[in-house]
Amino acid sequence: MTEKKEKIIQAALQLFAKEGYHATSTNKVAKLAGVSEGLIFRHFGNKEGLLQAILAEGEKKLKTLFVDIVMESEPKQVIRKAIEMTSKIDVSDYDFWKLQFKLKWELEINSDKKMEPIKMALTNAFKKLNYESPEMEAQLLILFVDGMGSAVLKGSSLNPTEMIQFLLRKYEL
Amino acid sequence: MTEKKEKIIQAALQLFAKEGYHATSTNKVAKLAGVSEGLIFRHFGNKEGLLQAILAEGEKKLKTLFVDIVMESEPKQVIRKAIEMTSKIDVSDYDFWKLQFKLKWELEINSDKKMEPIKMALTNAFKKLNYESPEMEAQLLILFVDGMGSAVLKGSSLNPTEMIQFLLRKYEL
DNA sequence: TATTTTTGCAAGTGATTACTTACATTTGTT
DNA sequence: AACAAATGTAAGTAATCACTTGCAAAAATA
Repeated sequence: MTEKKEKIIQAALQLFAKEGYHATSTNKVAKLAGVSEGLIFRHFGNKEGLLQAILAEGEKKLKTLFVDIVMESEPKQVIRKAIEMTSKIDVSDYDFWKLQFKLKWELEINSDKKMEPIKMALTNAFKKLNYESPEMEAQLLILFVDGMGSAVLKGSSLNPTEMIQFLLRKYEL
Repeated sequence: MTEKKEKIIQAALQLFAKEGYHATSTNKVAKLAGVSEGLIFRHFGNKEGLLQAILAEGEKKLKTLFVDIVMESEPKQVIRKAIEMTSKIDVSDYDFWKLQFKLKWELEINSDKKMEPIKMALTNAFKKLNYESPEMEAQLLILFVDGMGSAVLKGSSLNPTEMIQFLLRKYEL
């Protein structure tokens, strides 16, 4: 990965996350990255290739965030870690996560599949704790995690730490 | 409101909801509506004016959906109605609601203000029922309702009726 | 060192963008 | 009927879009 290629990815991530994919022109990306526009197409083929490169880079971030939850065997810890997930995302990765949420709506990219391992881990955890409807409990908690992430990244008025504390009490953790 | 003006709004709503605001050209809107492109600008000034017209039309839908909850005096009924809100949205209004969720991310339109009356009603309801943290409870429930709506409109695998039943049991309704 | 491959840029390309202009037709008003 | 205002269209506009081409410099390979 050359220095300029990296610059392009950084600039594109920043702009895609801020303005959206369609609202960001390759011209703008090139200018912010300080390279010629042609270089984008040399490295990534087309605009969508650039997006895919960013998404591929980010898959690692997703996995490091998930592996900690999925590998946990203690059911109460699984639930706790899922609830606290939002507060674990690094501020320097905000652009990446914002892009993820944006693309869910702008390009209708389904995130159900990505969340599947978390849903499984949570379902098992609730099962072990003898909850009546473990699957529903898992789905509801995912709804919460997704909503929290959404709120934080959008700069909503919601206080995430307060909300996390509140939910931990609710689940008696 | 002339017939052709109405046609433009319908076509734009359909396309904005499906492809997004930036990905939809005024040319496409005119073609789907069966009018000349110039008529869009005669009626709405510019592309953003067209969007605002759609949003203004939709404000009524928001209010009719909210008034039923806010006017309710029985606290348990307030909570029940909030939970059931998602199932109350008409299938013919899907495009409108999808556009609302899309714009939250594509144009960073804040929906916090719009939800404020519901939050107030729910906070009061939880207060009357002697919940420990009525405000947090209200915020959490809004997170769920928002997440449910989001899931339904995105065509997620989540089963909304099942989830509603589950939530009603959770809140002992 | 000679040759190939990769990286880079400047200056293009046609297509599409939001929007305008000039002019015709319909509708409402007196 | 006479006039004005509103509604409509066809054919433009400059700017911007994603992307290509031709060529030079740098880096890797031999």
